[in-house]
Amino acid sequence: MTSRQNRNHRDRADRGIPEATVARLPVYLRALTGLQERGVATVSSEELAAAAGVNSAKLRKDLSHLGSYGTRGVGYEVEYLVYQISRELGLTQDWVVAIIGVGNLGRALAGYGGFASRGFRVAGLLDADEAIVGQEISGMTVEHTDRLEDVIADHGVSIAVIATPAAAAQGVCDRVVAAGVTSVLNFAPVVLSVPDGVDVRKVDLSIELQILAFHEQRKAGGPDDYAPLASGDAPPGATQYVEAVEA
Amino acid sequence: MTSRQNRNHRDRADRGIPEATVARLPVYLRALTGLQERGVATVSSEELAAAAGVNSAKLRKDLSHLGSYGTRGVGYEVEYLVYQISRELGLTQDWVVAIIGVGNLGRALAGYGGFASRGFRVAGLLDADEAIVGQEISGMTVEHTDRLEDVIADHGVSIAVIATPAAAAQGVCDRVVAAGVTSVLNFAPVVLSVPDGVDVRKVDLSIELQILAFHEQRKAGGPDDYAPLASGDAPPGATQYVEAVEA
DNA sequence: GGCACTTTGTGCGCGTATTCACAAAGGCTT
DNA sequence: AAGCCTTTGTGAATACGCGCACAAAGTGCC
Repeated sequence: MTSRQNRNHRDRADRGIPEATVARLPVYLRALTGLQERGVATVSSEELAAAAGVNSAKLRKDLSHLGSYGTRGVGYEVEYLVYQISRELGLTQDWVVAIIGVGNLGRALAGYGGFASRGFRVAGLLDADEAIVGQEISGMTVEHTDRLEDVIADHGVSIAVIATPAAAAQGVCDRVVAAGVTSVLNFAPVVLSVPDGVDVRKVDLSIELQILAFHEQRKAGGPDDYAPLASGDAPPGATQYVEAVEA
Repeated sequence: MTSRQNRNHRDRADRGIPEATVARLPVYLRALTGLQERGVATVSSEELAAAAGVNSAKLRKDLSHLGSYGTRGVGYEVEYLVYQISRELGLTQDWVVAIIGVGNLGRALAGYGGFASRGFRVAGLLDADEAIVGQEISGMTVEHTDRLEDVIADHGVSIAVIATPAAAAQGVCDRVVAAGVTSVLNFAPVVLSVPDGVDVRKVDLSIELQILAFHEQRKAGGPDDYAPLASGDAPPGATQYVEAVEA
């Protein structure tokens, strides 16, 4: 089985940065650029941690993985830190992105400013729907997915963003991987199966809502409110799933 | 400090389900409904785990938190499991959602089928832009954010989806929280500060791309490629990787 | 130059998550 | 009914992440 949605990237004992830290670096970076725009030159771990919504010890430990870029008694130089984090994340180079699937979501992604501002260049919009192909969106012309391999090769696409319907996602994924892409950002509500060496990150709107609903249910009725599975609780399929008792 | 983006919900030693498990339940649920549609009646932990992209032992342990709903030697009854997970997640009741910010992303969210299909009803679309207010989107008329409190009260909104520009997000968040909403799904690229008891989940497209870029860089150049901060490596001072301004 | 103050970097303990591996449990065949 | 085969549920070991608390290091005042 080749599916590895959640690969641990730190198998090697090299100077690997913990995955949890990597996930927070972009948050720090955003907070730092905000400070930079306001002309702040140095910042303490306490201040930056507050801006990023994390514990200050965690922030310091995270930054320590990049090397020692702070000055005791003073704090961190904002500009320097911005540079170091950008470099670590690979944002000092440009990344070429293709968006496959130009429905509502794909359109929103194509117009999303947060991409371009961080060194991500959208080099292609592709869709299988003839009615959409040829449309001009955010200054780009939508191409047919038949040309997927060409677009990837011609522009040197290294990251594919999949925003197709669920049914088409795995097929598209297989094709982009075959074309050499090793990083995929998946918005389709399916678990993609990819070979080793390919990274998939998933963004799933509906899952986030379901997690919120779980906690909301907890809050609403208290820990014991759990619709106690009364008789009117109509389980699916007529089968009475009553007396769900747990240890 | 009130910011608690990452609250641990299991402070109480009650029958709490681990957060990591909660986050996976929606994935299992999706895989199960897929099986259900294909007429599969029972499924083993091995099969379901493969479909969900996780380890089978983890799946079994996750499900064990809901109680013991499997049959040794056979597996799990799909329909039964769908019901139990749905109930646990609170999907057997309807959740009323309001979307604030009807730009590209808000529009995509309004039209996203994955909401309605899981018991999430979008009861309001709101925007501060007069040019957008009044537009009909996905069968709903966009209202002005001035009416935010009214919409929340009138429809009994319990989950707010914030899809505004970054600068407006905290203000909107404060208002929905003041109006009684305790669950927020945030798409704006800012860290929201909320009082205790309010849950915030964040979806950030640009962060996901940055994480991919980090790993892509690793793969591309090997572990030692790190542009070793050579002389031409633009030390802080000549800032060019700045700009920002998202959403 | 010395001293008091600030802030970083990190050792350590704790709780959580993941995975293995196996005994217990149920079904099916003969 | 007995025995074999499959699959669950979970104890135990390991890995990981978090946050406290403090020593080390640097600044700036006097």
